Amino acid sequence: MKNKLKAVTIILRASKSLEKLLKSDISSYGLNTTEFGVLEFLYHRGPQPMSNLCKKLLMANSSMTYVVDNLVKNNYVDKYNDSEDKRSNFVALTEEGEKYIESIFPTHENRISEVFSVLSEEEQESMMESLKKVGILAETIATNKEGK
Amino acid sequence: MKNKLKAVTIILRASKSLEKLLKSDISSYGLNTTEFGVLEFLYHRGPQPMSNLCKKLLMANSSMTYVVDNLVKNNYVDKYNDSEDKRSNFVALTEEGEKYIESIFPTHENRISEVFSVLSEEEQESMMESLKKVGILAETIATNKEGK
DNA sequence: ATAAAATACTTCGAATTCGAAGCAAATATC
DNA sequence: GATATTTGCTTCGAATTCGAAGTATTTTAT
Repeated sequence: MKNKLKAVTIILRASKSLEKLLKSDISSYGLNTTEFGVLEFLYHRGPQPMSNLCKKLLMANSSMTYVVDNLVKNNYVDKYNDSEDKRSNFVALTEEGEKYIESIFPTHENRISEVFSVLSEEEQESMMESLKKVGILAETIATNKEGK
Repeated sequence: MKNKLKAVTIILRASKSLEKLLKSDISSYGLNTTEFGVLEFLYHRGPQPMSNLCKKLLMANSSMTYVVDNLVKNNYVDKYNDSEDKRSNFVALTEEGEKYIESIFPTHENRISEVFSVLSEEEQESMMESLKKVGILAETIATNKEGK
């Protein structure tokens, strides 16, 4: 039992350290993690409606508005109406934004991947499996408990 | 390589879900996670100087001031000068605070431990080991990179 | 066709957390 | 023993994120 609460703190701390690493890497490009997340998602998946960005990047739409509007100001993305559904906005990389994320991403990937060099393939696999299970259960319990 | 960035998101998401669960449980007692963390730490380790709370709970001391001052307002803890070192404040549970955390903790422990029921002992052990390694390396890289 | 409900997004205000700057006390250095 | 540095904490302002409420538009139900 004690063991399990310890496991919780280990997960939280590893995640915190990882976030710190991400932040330190990403801030070296002059972005914050959410901005980077959006750029990367658009880079790999193409233009997206706001609603989908929120869903996939797990952010409240009020937060997404803020983040995307900043990216628009910096000329990394465009935001335009969906002609099909006038309620909906699409977000897409500008040329500048695309060049930028393209120039950044490989370095980023290398730097981050480095932390898994301490694990064998099997260790990594099994860790991912376990974490998925725990994460899903936690999410389920957490959202059911609120009972909205 | 792709695999590794995926591993990152799995860690971050599991941790996010876990935090959500903690929050939802803890808020049912009328506390937030940091307040709970402080009360729990004092409960298990006895009175502590502010500086140690910061260190162990990984919080900036400005944040700790805020959290502890709120707990003082709610009469869960006392804050008093260390007679040995007049710069230092000690924080300790009040009787009320002790009764409170005592009444809460077992339930909390049960609820949270539940999420690990999906893992065998070995799975849990190996997950903890792997996460520790990754976490430590991430922390090291992150803090060296800043090069303070 | 009209009213009601749902969806997409924005705006606003609150919560949480942090870093930077500041003050006071203690310790080290000359 | 005076000065400089370190340590412990507080205050302040900024960043990030969220939920609630509001607007506009579309979809659904009557």
